[in-house]
Amino acid sequence: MSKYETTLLQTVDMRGTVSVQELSRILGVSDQTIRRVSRPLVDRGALQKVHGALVSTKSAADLPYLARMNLNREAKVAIAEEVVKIIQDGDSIAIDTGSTSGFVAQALRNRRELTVVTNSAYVASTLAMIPGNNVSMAGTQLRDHDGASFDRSAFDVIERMQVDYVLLSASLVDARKGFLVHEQCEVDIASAMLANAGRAIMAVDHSKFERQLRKPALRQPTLKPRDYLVTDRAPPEDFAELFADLDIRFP
Amino acid sequence: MSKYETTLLQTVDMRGTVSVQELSRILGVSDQTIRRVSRPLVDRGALQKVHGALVSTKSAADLPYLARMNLNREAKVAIAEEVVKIIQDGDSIAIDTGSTSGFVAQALRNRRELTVVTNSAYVASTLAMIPGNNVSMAGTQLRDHDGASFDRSAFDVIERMQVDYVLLSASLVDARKGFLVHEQCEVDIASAMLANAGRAIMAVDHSKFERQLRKPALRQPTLKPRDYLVTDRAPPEDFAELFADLDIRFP
DNA sequence: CCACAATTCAACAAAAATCAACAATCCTAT
DNA sequence: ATAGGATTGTTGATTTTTGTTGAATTGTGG
Repeated sequence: MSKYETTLLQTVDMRGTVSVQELSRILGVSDQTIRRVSRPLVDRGALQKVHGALVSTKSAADLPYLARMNLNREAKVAIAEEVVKIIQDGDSIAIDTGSTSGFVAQALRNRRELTVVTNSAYVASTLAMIPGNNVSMAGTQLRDHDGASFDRSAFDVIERMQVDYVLLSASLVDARKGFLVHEQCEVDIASAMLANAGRAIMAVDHSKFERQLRKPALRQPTLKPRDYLVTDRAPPEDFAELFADLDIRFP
Repeated sequence: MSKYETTLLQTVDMRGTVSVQELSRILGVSDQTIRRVSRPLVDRGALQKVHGALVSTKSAADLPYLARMNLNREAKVAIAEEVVKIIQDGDSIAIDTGSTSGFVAQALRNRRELTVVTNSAYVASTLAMIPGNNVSMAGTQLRDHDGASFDRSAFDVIERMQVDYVLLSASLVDARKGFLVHEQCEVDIASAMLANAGRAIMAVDHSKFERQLRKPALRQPTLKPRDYLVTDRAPPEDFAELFADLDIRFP
């Protein structure tokens, strides 16, 4: 393991995409060295390489939000459009944070008169722009890479609302343990939203089925029968039991 | 995957429709390259192409707030860049709502470790994406065309913060009456921000000097001596007295 | 409908980035 | 101190990307 590896990974992951030249300037070495050092990283999938630059592929959990929105873009767009089919004009919905939620917000611009409560500033600002919507931003202090809030006031707002649907997401799905995320605060927000919502819509793209657990992960609260699961590909066989009661939809 | 892909998608999605020429200027490459890079994106449906420009698949351009951001665009971008020169890494700033504020938020992405409080969900989400920033969203219920909040909790948050600068805007400027806006709630937020800030930065483009009062307009609180006024052209003669004490900047 | 301007496309030339091989340098264990 | 191994910078051939040119196409205003 090279002595530059950590700095390299940090820099690329932080910015999403950095040119080889700039990296060589930052690390004070030749560009050839950058290529050499990055090759093993690319091989083991920690980085992605394009002509002239390195692009982060790191576990989506800690990518800048905008970079994450470009990972699996097509899948997420497809899922978002499927989710929107469930929602009707005039419905109310709670939306959690996560890149898939961002795409759902985009797609929901085709619906009118929505009542929305969310702890994601991105979702809030996207949907508040639509004339006729009623959007509440839950929370004050924003997390510094995705603009989501998990503070006390977020719960106060969520607990005051009663909504038809809640849109949830997960960092990965395990056949035995269910839907998992990395942070306790995300579970807490999901619980609060679920407690005040009619049916839940869990949106996960297929990459979440294959991903391995590397960090310790926490369970999302269990879904009720007839809640929706929206995904872009049929999940593997061994998830059948976990999803038995859910209304599964895909494009 | 090209290294320009992410920026291209972001820019087009953000603005709804961008001309090939402008994209080439933004990315610093020839227009032929824009066409080349965008072709695969168009093929896979991430973008749409028309003669002379690229259009986002999820059209956003017709939304009121974003439409307003495209009015006098160059002037507002220039002003935003001038404002950013005043702000240093690590500073704290309160930002009100308004289209110019949106551009300042964009431009502030070059600053690090900012502490920000704002009642605009758009500004909040833009700046919260930057790793290292500390952003507070003031308010819960969002106004339905620009995503700004003016409710009680907004004031609570603003009044708790003490910041170096406050960025304010105005709908029009009158030589005798000063800086004017249309809604009382906007004045109230501005007052609250001013009360807890060091120096104020008033950002207005030149069109605000010429505009006539059509609706009854309300006065923004008066600025202190040595507060900044940032604008894109020297204001007409008759404003001299009004601006006498201000530190006037333009590009 | 025609002429004029703007945009696009294809093809080629120029520039930039990559790779492999080799020489210089650094580190470390004896 | 020094040999062996690893790391780094340099060079030149190769590949990829980019800019430019001119012809074809599309849009526009009489």
